Amino acid sequence: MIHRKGLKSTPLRLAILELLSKTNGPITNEEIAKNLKQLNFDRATLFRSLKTFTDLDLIRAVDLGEGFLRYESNCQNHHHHHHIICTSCKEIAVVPFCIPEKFKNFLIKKGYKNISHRMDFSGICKRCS
Amino acid sequence: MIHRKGLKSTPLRLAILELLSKTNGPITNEEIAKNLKQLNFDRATLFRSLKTFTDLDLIRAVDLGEGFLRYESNCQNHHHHHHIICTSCKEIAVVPFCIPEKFKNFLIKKGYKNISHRMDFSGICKRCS
DNA sequence: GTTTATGCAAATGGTTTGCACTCGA
DNA sequence: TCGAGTGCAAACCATTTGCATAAAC
Repeated sequence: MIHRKGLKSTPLRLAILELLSKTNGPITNEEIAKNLKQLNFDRATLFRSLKTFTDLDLIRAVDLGEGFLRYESNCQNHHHHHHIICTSCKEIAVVPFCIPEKFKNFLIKKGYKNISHRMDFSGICKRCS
Repeated sequence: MIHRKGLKSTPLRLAILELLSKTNGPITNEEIAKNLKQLNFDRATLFRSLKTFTDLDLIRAVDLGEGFLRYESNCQNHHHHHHIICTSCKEIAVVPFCIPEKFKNFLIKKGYKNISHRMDFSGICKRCS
């Protein structure tokens, strides 16, 4: 719920969250705008909403090195995970593994706190090769 | 050597490669420009050179999620590695591990070819915490 | 009635491009 | 000489910001 986070509920915000929750895979600002164009909102507002949601961990920003961010739901059943993107058709799939615990432990021993990581893959998918 | 790759040798290009090879850690376009400002070159040329070198694997582009790329040498003794950046002081350190082989193997079995990966860490370093 | 969200337009910042000129081989 | 490299200025593109208005609570 949006109010839980101290945000006001607006048609656009609800629509963004609903779209993301029913979409599988991270989508771009552009794709969101296209999908919700009937709401006639300004692009700046979309950026602001996505930023707000990201900061509050309602959604997650995904950087696959494309030069722009993608966004995906961060709710209940959508837990931490990583992606692989096909360099040819740009299809994105979830990857079923995460970095080994020992990596993080190593960094903790080195004195790092609040460690987070990013990991993503790219390659040519089965269909494209 | 630059000629090996079919490139012409120019003062700027030589200076960029020399700077990168004697710098430890990935540096930004900006830092390179500042360091070589006595050569009085145009920023577009620097971008072009960095792109050219990256495409030819003479140097490597490093994306640490800062909103811009960094570049580092990719020669002989500088082999594939990953980084951790301190979210406070932005200091960057090399991380002495890479993803497990089985990750790549899994993706190969899924039909992916030419797989590459990116992995980086962030956290608060010892000194900052 | 306040506070927060939005629209609009302009600015930002990293990066790219077109084109004429220059220089390395 | 001739093609590759460069400078300059303008374009690009994702994103951000200032400010006045509008909507949520």
